[in-house]
Amino acid sequence: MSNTRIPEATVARLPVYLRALNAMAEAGTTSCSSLELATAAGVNSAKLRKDLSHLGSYGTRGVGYDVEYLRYQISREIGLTQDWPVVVVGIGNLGHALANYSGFSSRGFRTVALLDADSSRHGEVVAGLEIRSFDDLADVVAEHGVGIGVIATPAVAAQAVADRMVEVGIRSILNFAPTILSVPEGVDVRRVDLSSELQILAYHEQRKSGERSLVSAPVDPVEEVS
Amino acid sequence: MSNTRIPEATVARLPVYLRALNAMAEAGTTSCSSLELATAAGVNSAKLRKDLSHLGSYGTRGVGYDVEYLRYQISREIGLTQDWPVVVVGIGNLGHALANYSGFSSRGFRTVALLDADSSRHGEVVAGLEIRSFDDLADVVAEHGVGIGVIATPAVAAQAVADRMVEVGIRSILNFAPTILSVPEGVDVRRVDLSSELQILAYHEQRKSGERSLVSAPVDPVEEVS
DNA sequence: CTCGGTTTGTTCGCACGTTCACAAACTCCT
DNA sequence: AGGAGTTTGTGAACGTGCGAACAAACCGAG
Repeated sequence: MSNTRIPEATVARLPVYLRALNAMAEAGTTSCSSLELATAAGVNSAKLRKDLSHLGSYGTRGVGYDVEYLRYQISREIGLTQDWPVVVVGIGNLGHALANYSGFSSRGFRTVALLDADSSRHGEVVAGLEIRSFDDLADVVAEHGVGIGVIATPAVAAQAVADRMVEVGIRSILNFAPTILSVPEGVDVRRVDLSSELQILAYHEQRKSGERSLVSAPVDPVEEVS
Repeated sequence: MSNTRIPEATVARLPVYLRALNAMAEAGTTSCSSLELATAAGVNSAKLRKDLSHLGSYGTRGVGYDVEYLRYQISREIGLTQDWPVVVVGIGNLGHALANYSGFSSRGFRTVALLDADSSRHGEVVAGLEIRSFDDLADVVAEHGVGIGVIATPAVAAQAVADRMVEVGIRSILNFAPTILSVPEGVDVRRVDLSSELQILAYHEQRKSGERSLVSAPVDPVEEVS
C-alpha cells in the first residue's frame, strides 16, 4: 500500500492533518477518531480515512488513531524528520516577513541564508541572519547542501533568480512573485499569489451579491475595440 | 453559455490569464492566439480555450483573441471592474508586507483599514494608513461598505477575528494564519499557508532524492507507542 | 467566388478526486 | 466466551477536470 504513489490532492492535505494533530498533542489529547481529526482539519471524515490509508494502516478499528504515532508517520512521509535548508531571495517587505515567520523554522525547515540584489542592504541583520549578495547563492548551496529556494523578489527579477537557482542545483522553488516561472523538467515550482487569491474571493463575492439582487446582466454593453 | 456556473478550477486560473494579458498589453501586443496566451500562463492551450469558452465566445477563429477586449471580459467576469474594499487585521511582519503589497491596490482592491489588537501600535502609520483598534471593525465596515477581510494575526487569535468579521457582515475572508477557521454557511474562506507549501515541496523533493539513491525504506523502525 | 491555411469552440474518452455505504476488526461489558 | 457497539479501511458510484481530436468559422490570395 505504501509503495504506491500518493495522490497529489492527498499530499496537499497532509500538512493540514499534521497541524491539527500538533494542536491535539499540545492540548494533551493522546487519541482521536477520524471524525474528530476530520472536523479539526475541515474535511470529510471519509476523505480523511482514505487519505491516511494511502500512507498505511495506522489506525485501530473501534478505537481511532494514536495522535503521537500518526503525527510521526505523517511527518516521516512528508519528510519532516530530516532537515531542509531554505534560501530566501528578495528581502523586501514580504521577504522580511518570511524570514521572521516562525512556521518555517518550527518544522524541519531552517532558513540558512537571506539574499538580495540590492547591495545597500547587504550586512543588515534580519531574524538573526545577515543579508548577503545574490552572487553568494552558489556558496550558500555548497555550504549547507542543496535545499529549497524561496523567491520573494519583484516580478521582473523572479525568472532570473529562478534560472540561477536551477543552475546551482535547487530543484524545489516556492515563488511569491506574481509571475509564471519557466523551469526545466524535474524542478518543482509552487506559486503563492496573494493577488490571485483576492480575485478568486472577489468572483465568489460578486456572485453572492448578484444572487441577492437578482440582476442577471444579460446584455454586454461593451463592443469590440477596433 | 455565460449563464452557467463557471467551474472552480477555471475560476482559479482566470487571474493567471489576466496577468499574462496585462503583460502582453504592456508590451504593446494587441492580439494573441490561444497557444501564445496558454504558454505565457503555463497551461495547455486546449485547457485555456475551454476555460475561456465558459465566459463566452470572445475570440475569432483563424485570428485569435484581442488582448484588450479579452482583458476587459475577464476583469468583468471576476468582478474587478468594481471596487473592493479590503480590511487587514493583524499588522505584524506579514500584515505589514500585505499593506505595502502593490498587487492588492493595483487591481480594484483598496485597503481601507489596518486593524490590530495591540493598542501600543495604534496610530502608527503603515503604507499611508493609520493602524486602528480591532474594535473599530464595525465602524470600518459601515463606513466603506462590506468587503473582504484579510487575517494576518497569530493562529490563536484568528478564529475570534473571523467570528467578529462574520458578525459585522464580512463574507469573504483571506486567512494567512495557520489555522482552519470554522465559519457559517455562505462565508468563503481561502487559506494561504506558507508552511504547508514548503511541506508539499519537501515531500516531492524527498521523493526525487529517494528515487536517485534507490532506497525504498520498506521496514518501519518505530513501534506503536503504548 | 472558391480554395487553402489557420485558429477557435466543442465533443468525447479517460483519469482523478470525492462521497457513500459497508464489511472487517477491535473494545468492552456481561 | 460471546455479543453489542464502535470505528477503521475499502469497494463502488458519482462528479469533476483534463487532454486530444475535430468540426466550424474566419482570413487572404488568386
